[in-house]
Amino acid sequence: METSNLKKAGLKVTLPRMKILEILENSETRHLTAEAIYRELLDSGEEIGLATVYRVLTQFEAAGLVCRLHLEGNQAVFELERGGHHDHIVCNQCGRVEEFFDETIERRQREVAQHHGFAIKDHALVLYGDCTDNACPHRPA
Amino acid sequence: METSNLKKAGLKVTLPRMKILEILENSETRHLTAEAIYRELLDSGEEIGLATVYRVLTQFEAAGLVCRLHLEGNQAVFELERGGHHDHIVCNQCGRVEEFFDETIERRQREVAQHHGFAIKDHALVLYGDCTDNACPHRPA
DNA sequence: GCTCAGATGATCAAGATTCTCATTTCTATC
DNA sequence: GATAGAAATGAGAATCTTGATCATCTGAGC
Repeated sequence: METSNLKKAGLKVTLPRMKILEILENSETRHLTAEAIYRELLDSGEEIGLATVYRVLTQFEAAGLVCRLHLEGNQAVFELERGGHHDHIVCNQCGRVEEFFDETIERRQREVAQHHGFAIKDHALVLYGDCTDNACPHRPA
Repeated sequence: METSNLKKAGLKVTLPRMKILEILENSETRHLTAEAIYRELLDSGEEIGLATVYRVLTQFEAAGLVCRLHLEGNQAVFELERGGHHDHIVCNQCGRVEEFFDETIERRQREVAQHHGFAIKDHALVLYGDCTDNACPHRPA
């Protein structure tokens, strides 16, 4: 199970790390702030400090276990790295986050970067809009 | 000159606002943090507070005179709005910022959003890479 | 020049994240 | 298992960016 991921990343297997990994794995939304993870830990009776949550998430990011996203707002959100790269669409109204991957966009990005003399290493793409999902509490009537 | 922009935006023409606009217009880099603008003001002998810089930049943004960008790092950067929308490429090594616009990417974004049931309103796209510009102090030898 | 709404500056405050350091917990070893 | 050493943790302080407060000042119209 997931302890192997920790070991592979050169991280000692500790209770806080396992609990945080567990929360990331079982979360509905898949995109959690450090604060949200901290609250879930408290709710489940764990005595884990907020500083540890930030520390562990930063280590997980360095180890490639999670991605850190900067959506609008001042808090970063973290998501478990589950294979492929993808970008995000965020609903301005309800905050729901969806993932997508588009090969055309990826390719054009590489081409554009090359044109400008850049060796592209990474990119951040977030679309913002109003979702028309029935679940969105703010959808137009 | 630029005082007309201020008036058009419903903002009183004051010394701090004119000085800040001037710095944005004359800057080499075109992408400045609030802190950087503040330092330039101090260097040129103006007694303008940091709070005013933030306040004025926020007003300029609301008036459409400047754009606020969240690149990597925790400080927002501001750039003068000079007509068209564009996205950015940032050099991981020297921090240089270049602008680009690609209609293919823009179009695919709208299509992808539509597929997911979103009415797209805005987007943030930043490419990160290593620039091969001769001016980049970190370019490979 | 005078008045007053609006703007400014100094300071304080808030929110997110990191740092410090004493204490605790893993892991390897006996 | 017990133990030692290294690494991890927790609590709170610290930092950094940005926004809020409020008394004072300034610009636009008369």
